Formats: sequence, structure tokens, C-alpha cells
Amino acid sequence: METKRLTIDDIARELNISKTTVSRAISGKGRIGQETRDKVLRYIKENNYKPSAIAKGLAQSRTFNICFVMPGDYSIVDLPFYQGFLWGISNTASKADYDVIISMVTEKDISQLVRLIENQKVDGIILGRTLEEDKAEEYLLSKEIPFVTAGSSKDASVIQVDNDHRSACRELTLVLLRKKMKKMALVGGNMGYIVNQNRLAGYREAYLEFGAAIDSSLVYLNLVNENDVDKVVDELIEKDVDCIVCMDDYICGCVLGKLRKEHVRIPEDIKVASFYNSILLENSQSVITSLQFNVTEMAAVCCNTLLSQIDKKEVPGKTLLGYEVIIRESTQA
Amino acid sequence: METKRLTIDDIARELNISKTTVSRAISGKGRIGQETRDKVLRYIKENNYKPSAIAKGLAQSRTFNICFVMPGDYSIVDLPFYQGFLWGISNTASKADYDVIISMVTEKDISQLVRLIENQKVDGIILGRTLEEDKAEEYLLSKEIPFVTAGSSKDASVIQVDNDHRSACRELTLVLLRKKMKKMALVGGNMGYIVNQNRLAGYREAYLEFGAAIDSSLVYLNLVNENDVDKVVDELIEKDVDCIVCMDDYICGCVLGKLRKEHVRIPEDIKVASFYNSILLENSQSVITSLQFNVTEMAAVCCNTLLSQIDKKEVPGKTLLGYEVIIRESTQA
DNA sequence: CTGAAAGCGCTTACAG
DNA sequence: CTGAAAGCGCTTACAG
Repeated sequence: METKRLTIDDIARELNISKTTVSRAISGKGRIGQETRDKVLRYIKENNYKPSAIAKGLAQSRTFNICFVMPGDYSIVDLPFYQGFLWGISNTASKADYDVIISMVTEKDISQLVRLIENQKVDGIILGRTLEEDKAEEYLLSKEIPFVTAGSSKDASVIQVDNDHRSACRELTLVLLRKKMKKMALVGGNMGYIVNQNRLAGYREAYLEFGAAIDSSLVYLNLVNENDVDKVVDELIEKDVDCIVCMDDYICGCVLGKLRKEHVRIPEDIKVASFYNSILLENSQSVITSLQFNVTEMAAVCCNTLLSQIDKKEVPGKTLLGYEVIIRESTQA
Repeated sequence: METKRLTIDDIARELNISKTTVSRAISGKGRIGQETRDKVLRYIKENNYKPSAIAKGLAQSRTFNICFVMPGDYSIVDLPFYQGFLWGISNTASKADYDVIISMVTEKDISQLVRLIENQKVDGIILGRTLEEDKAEEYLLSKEIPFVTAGSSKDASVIQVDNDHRSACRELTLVLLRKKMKKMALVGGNMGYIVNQNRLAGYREAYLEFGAAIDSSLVYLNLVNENDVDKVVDELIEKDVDCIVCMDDYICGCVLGKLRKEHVRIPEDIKVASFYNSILLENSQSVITSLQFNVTEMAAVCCNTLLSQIDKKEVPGKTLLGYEVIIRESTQA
């Protein structure tokens, strides 16, 4: 039995005070007598009054919505990362009485995002990935609207939050080199993603630090789909490598599938490690040595940074979060 | 260089007409001279005017947002279904100039959803799953707000869109029975989910139709996590079943993992089928016989049904979508 | 076909 | 400490 929704006017009339006063009692802004405030607050509780977010929004030129931009590319949309991230943002935003609107974009089509901004439906944006050539980022910069990237950007004027992929990859690679891997292969996806560039950088640093040289004929980048990976794995078996390092969980899943098909045993025949861990690897025949990041934490930090920015507070230009190196069965000697 | 945002007032002043007229030219409602309309439309194009969705919303008591409710339970949040579904909704909503806000709820805590509704941030809701005892559903019914469920509900007054899981499961089960499975086990999760009840119903129907009796000692339901499944699989190996039917992709993933650990070969030693297919099974040693549903289509139908309902149009009480039975290696004789 | 005016439900200088 | 009034940027009866 939904009765007519209460407005601030109703309350003012009922209590014989002005709506200005009611508004102040609710928002806590401006001077107001303790008694009056209590009276209003009590009435509100009793009658279950909830202010209209939209009216409040119009008056304050705010929406109390933030946008989470995630890739709509079909192959990527299934990655568990974004879902966990979404969960983290949603919970954090909720606490600040903000809601999150999602927007799907591809590398070449950001029209959904543009529409959202032009319609002024959000106060700020979280970019769920960063690309070398990032249309979304460019667009947002040109609009001068608050946004933060989940992932690094080369543009120092962009507020960014990222896991320290470079250090993490360096560390894991070093561990592998010290385990006396002689013929290690690196297999990765789209190098247009900044995160992959950082992973490669970390890999290189490890070799440098270890004093070994990378065999560039064992580095396969920009693999797009399972087919690509299958072919590469065939070659790697041929070349008799002792370890395959995968740049992310999707690639690693493909590698594992292919190795299984070829009846290659892990870790006996070939060892495997991944620069990113997720549920995609959960089901693998051997538990995979990998890097572990805290997606929920990262989401929370992104969200809070954005909300601060919306409130015109000072925010750090770049926040780097930690990681864990997890050594497991798949790289055992 | 973002200049002051244009408003309907600016346009009216500039063109020496009233804002009423401008509004009409834009919305296309009400009589208006072709010439005037063209003049306005041209001006709008040239100056890239975009109406404020929030002001429009306040005037029309609408938000142009719909909400997608997804489970925030940690174990479930990773299911690919919701992500694909989200993608479908987002695209469909976008076409109608609607945006989608997400809300995470658990079986016992729907506070995020309640807040969203009370703040009046959305015009309608899509419920991403249905439970036997569904707090979200109850709440929405009590609020008399437009909503549709993605999944079946026992309450006939609820607008629902679902895949025909019952028929699908019946059909797949029949196929298996005809393949002369003698000792078939059924393994499933939370029976509080309506979808699981329908799956079980379909399974039963198939036995009835085939004229065989279900061995209830081979039916394991309400399994919650991987541990539960592992134990069950141990028993099933002990009992020497010839086929394991999994109610969903998550359960099936667990079953496959356990069988692999025990070095049970598929399909030679035990056959496996799943009532739901997803990327979670992609990586399995044998391609799994399963049911296939079109998540994107379902999302689109849900979304369009909801939008019609919001516009006070007549909508079907229940829409049932199709499925495909895919027979693959995992059940080969 | 077009416009003046009231209204959507809040907030916020400005006065007092 | 409190209120009258204008304003946020649209829409929509009601007149003409």
C-alpha cells in the first residue's frame, strides 16, 4: 500500500515551519535549533520520509551516480576481474549514498560512455582498464570531468590507481630464474593494454637483475584468441621449453587447455606460471604459480579516490597497491 | 574547453521563442510548426545541445535508469552468467536512452536495493535470479514498482522471463537415458533457487517418460562449495556410477576438477553432462555435453519487457525462451 | 501553432 | 536561529 510520497513541503506544512528549515535539519548544513532539528528528524523517522535523490541532484547539480566503464568486447567481458571489481565499487559507493551505473565500451566505440556523460547522468567515472591509445581517457580529459583509472596511464595528469604489476612480475620472474629455468617462454595478449606493457617491463627487469639474456624467440605477444595460443604452445613444445610464463589468466587458461590436450604434464614436462590469478585457473590440473592481487581493495580505493575528487578534495595522482607472489605446484622441480 | 552548458532557456532566448516551444521541438510532443521545429533542431545540432536527463527526470518524475540486481554472495559473484547478462541489458537499455545501475544483494541482505528504491534512483528493476524465499521480490511487490525477474517465480503476479530449463533438462536427461546410462547420478546446488527446482523437475519428468525409476541415493542436492562436491564425487566413484549429471556450470567445474585429481577418465570411466554451460567449463579435459542458453537474448527480452512495463504498456506475464542440447565428447559411449 | 505560468522536490544565498 | 524567494533545467496543462 504505497501512499503518496512525502515531500519536504508536506513536512514543513505539518510542522508549521519553512521548508528551508526542514532542509537544514536533514542536511545538517546551516544553523538550526536543536529542538527544531529533533522535531523534524523525529517526524521524518516516524513517517519514513526519504528525500528524492533526483530533486536534490537537480538543486545541487549532482547525480550521486558514478560510472564504471568496462570493456564490452565479447572476448573480454567474461573476465572475472571486472565482476569482482564491480562488486567492490558497488559496496564502497553505496556507503557514500552513491550508486554505480555501468557503461560498456570497446577499443573503438565509446558511444555508450559519451551518451552517459552528455546526458549528465554521472558525477565521475572509473575506467576499468587502460589502453595505450585510449579513446575513453581522451574523451574524459577533454570534458574535464572527474575520473580515475583502474590501471596505469602514461598521462601524468590522470588520477590513477593500479596494482604494482611491474614489481610483481619482476619478483615472480626472478623466483623462476632462481629455480634454474633455462628456457623460459613468455606468452601474452594485447600489448595495447598498459598493464601488459608493465608486465613485460617487469619481466625484463628480472632478467637484467639476474644477469641473463631474454631469448626473444621465446617471447610471444599480442595473442588474441585460443587459436593463437594453441599454435604458440605447439611451437613451444617443439622448442622444448622448460617453463611457460603467461601474462594473464585468460592466456594461461588457454595454455593449460592446450597442454592437457597434448598430454604434456605439469610440472614434470613443462612448468607454468601466470602473472594474474583468477577463478579461470581454479579448475586446472595443477595448481598454478601466480601473482595474486586484491581486486576488492583496488575497487574500494578507486571509488574513494573518485568520490574525494568529486568533492574537490586533494587526491594522490597515482596510487600503487600491493601483490602477493604465490608459488605452487605448477613450477615445482 | 568545456564552455557553460547550454540550457533550454538559452536556446529560447537566442531564437526568440518560448522554452515551451523549444521543449516541444525536442520531444516531438504537441503541435508545432515545421519551420520552427527545424530552426530549433538545427540550432541544437550546431551548438551540440544535450538536455539534462536529471531535469527532465524531475519534471517527468522519471530517472531513465533501471536497476540490475545481482547476487553479492562472494561465491556466486564470479559466475559468468551475470556478466553476460549485464552486457545484454546495458546494450538494450542504451538504445532506449536508459542506463543501468547495479545493486548487489544477498539472500538475507537487500539493503542496497532498498536504499536505491527509497532514493528513487530507478524506474524499474530486473532481478537477476529468483529464490524460493525472495526478499527482494517481496520488497518490490510491496512497493508496487515495475520489475521483471530473470528466472521463474511462483508468484503469478510477477512479470517473469526465463529459459525453459525444465524442458531443456528433461530433453537432455532423456538423451542420456537413451544412451543406456544405468547408474546416473544428479549433483546440484542450492535448491532455494527456483531454477534448480525446475531442473530437478525436468530430470524427474525424463525418468517418468522413459519409464525408469530414479535411484534417490544417487541424487545429491544443496551442495554449497567445492568441498561438498569433492566428497560426493568420492562416493560416486565408490558407487561406480556411469554418468554424473551436474545441475550447473559451477558444480560441473568442481566435479571435473575432482575427477581429474582422482585420475578418472572422461568419458571412458565416467560420463559427465551439465545442465548449464559457460566459460567455466571451457578449460576442461573433455568437452562437456550440456545445455546452452542465449544469455544476451534473455537480457534483451528482460530489458524490453521492463521498459514496456515502465511505459504502462501491456506485457506478457511470463516469457519462456529456448535452449539447445549439445551432445559432446563427455558422454560418448 | 505558440506562450505564460505553474510545477517537479529539493537547496541556498540573502534578510531578518 | 528561521523564513521568503529564487533557482536547478526541464515539462505540461491551460489559454489564446
